[in-house]
Amino acid sequence: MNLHPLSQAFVLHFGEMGSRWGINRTVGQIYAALYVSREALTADDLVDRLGVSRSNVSMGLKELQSWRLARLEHRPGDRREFFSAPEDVWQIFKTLAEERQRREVDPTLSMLRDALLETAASPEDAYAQERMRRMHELIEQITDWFAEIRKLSPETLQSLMSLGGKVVKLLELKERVLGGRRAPDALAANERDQGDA
Amino acid sequence: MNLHPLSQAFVLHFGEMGSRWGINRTVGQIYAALYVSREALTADDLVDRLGVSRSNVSMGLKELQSWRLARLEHRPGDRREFFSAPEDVWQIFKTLAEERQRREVDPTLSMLRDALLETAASPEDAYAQERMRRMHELIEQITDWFAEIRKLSPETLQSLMSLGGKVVKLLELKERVLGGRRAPDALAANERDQGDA
DNA sequence: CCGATGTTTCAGTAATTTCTGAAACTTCAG
DNA sequence: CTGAAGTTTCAGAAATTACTGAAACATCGG
Repeated sequence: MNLHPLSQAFVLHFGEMGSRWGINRTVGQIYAALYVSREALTADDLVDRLGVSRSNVSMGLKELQSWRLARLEHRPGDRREFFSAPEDVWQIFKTLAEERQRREVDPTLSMLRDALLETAASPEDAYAQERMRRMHELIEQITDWFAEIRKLSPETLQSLMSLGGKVVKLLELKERVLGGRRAPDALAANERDQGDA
Repeated sequence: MNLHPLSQAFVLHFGEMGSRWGINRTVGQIYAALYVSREALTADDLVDRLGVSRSNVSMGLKELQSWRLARLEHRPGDRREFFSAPEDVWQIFKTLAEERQRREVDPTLSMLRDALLETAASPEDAYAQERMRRMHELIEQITDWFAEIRKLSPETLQSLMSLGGKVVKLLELKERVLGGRRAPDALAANERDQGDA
């Protein structure tokens, strides 16, 4: 491994994290190396910096491209392929969320829907189905919401986030101004365990 | 594997998902089996249902307990240990988020902070540091917000979620009512790429 | 078309992770 | 104390996943 010492810890850490996330070590390291590099890098640069084989880098780059976390660029007059990581950290976050949604959440929802269509043949089955229904409901709600959130501009998102838990106040405000036309109990319920944060 | 057919697909699916998430197959299956079971189960029940070795189940249950996703119960007059998954799906979601935060996000933030304290010895290092600063900022913002969100009661959370992207309207409302004391540009910026969803 | 430069594929090997069965340990009733 | 019922540990086997080097493939300038 042949990296500036400051980046080395970062790259190694991402390698470890990769392992934990079902992404392999090398892929994590390649991503990290691209992320901290000012210039786009060639596969050979990565071989040099990470000390892994050329073919391993090639596979890793392919994987990262499928996640849209590495971009291929060409330079005029140079036949080599250069790779870089997207700049905008918010964009990276959104991309990751979208890909995980597509690869993991959607298939899970689909499996759950199939199970819910079956006819329960016993009380045990009925219970299992009820549990699956709850899980389906939760996942669907969270992911729908996330999809909405992802559409917001980074600026809007930021003002929403810096609002933090105070968003509750905003919900109360809404109730007051618009006359509580929807789900008024929700806010009352909140008072119980929220207090005046 | 000796499961009601309706649960079988669910359990197998969770096994697969487990693999992708760095949790092992058996652990995923054990969790799924507990989740859909009306009764708490003994380790031997799980051996029977999943068709894996007793010791494997024992390890898996230990792992799940460390994630607070399986609870140990005792029944009076029975020396065996019974295991069950928490009922409340929201609670499960929060628990998972908390544990991942503790095990993965916190160490990452700490690594980033350390790197940011180093003195950059070259322009490359300075650039790497700047990138790390951005990542640190993003992660911190998201996790702080998440921590706030987790504090809300399920009811409040639900009314917030069913609001979806319309939360933007609420932010606008706030600006109007309170006189736009904070970050008024954020909302204007949003109009550009949001339209009137 | 040729050779130079660069990329991808893939079969075999290495490393890691998961799983098992046997043994050790624990707890309790009699 | 003894043995029955239950649980945990752990060394090695099995399975999976990651990595490599060599060969095949692709693209381009001349």
